[in-house]
Amino acid sequence: MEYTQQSGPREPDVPATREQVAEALEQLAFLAVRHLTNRDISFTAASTLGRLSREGPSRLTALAADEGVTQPSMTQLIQRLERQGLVTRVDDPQDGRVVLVAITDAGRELLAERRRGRTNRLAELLATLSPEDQQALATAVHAAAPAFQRLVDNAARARKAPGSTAS
Amino acid sequence: MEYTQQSGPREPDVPATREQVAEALEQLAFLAVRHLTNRDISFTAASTLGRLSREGPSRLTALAADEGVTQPSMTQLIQRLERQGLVTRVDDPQDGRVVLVAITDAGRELLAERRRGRTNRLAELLATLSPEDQQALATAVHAAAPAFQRLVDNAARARKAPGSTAS
DNA sequence: TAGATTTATATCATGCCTCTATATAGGCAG
DNA sequence: CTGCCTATATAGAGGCATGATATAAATCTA
Repeated sequence: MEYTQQSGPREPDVPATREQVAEALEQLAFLAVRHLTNRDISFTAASTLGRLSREGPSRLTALAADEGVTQPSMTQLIQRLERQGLVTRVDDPQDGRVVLVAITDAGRELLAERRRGRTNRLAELLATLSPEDQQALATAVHAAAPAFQRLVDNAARARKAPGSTAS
Repeated sequence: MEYTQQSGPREPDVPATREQVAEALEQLAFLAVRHLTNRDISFTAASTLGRLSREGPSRLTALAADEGVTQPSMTQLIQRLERQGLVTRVDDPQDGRVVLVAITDAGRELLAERRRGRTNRLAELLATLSPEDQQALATAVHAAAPAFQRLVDNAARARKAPGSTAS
């Protein structure tokens, strides 16, 4: 497929323009949202549970800030999660105002279950591809993994210190 | 190329396990929702607008089926979109029951704007990577593009004819 | 120490988005 | 005309987010 690179390096193996990368990542994102999403709990709920699982008991406001939602939203979310038995709330003896939120065993089990579900759906999807295509995808993922991991880390970091063109 | 599914291939160049591919897609979904999402309209709303843009005026029930939501949900969504001036509703002269939904110019502009926003944010994100990492991502995207496209197509098709392990 | 301020969380009202159950209305077959 | 099927709308409920505001504990300050 032809494509012009504007004053680009004349190397014949130039792989993809930034727009193509953006396009591919968008499609990938669409696929992920459309076919890999569980309907049981919301994205923020799952992300919060994952954070509590990784980082231990946390304050409501800290969770809200980390998840990028308002404090009232997090209060409501935690109330729902508590009702579902996925988290518990413990008063902080040091500070009477704060409430520490912790994930329960049921919460961890839900996370594991969701993970299994996604992996299974993905496996089904991959199974529809030819072995050559599967191989190509696996190779690409393997090659891109370190760079992609850094991209994700940078994205998380950019969230804490907002930059120039935040929408 | 021979390729055994389980009972692990002993080849030294095995590129990525299915778990690694799943992991990468999960992280990507997270990245996409967290950093590439506009807050203006919902995912279903944007997807519906995109469909109307690509495929022209459609019936409510067809939209609902394609987007995987119930008909009442789509009715409400279209009502909201109409209130925002992003779609119009036209009665079908052939069949007094049906309503044809069409995207407006404002709707198309919103889609374009959202796309610009995502591409810009993604470009900012990519710019945080080293040239080597950018190259690695671009190469991987280029290599995986055809296989990935087929994966996306199969996923869309699988939605219409639900298979065995639907969650 | 008393009063003001800040901090952590909760509550309220509102709107989006989805669901299930049901209603309305047009098309069609007998 | 009667009855059924189809396309859309409405009602009621709950999840999920918001901004505005209330409450209570901690902390600063005069």
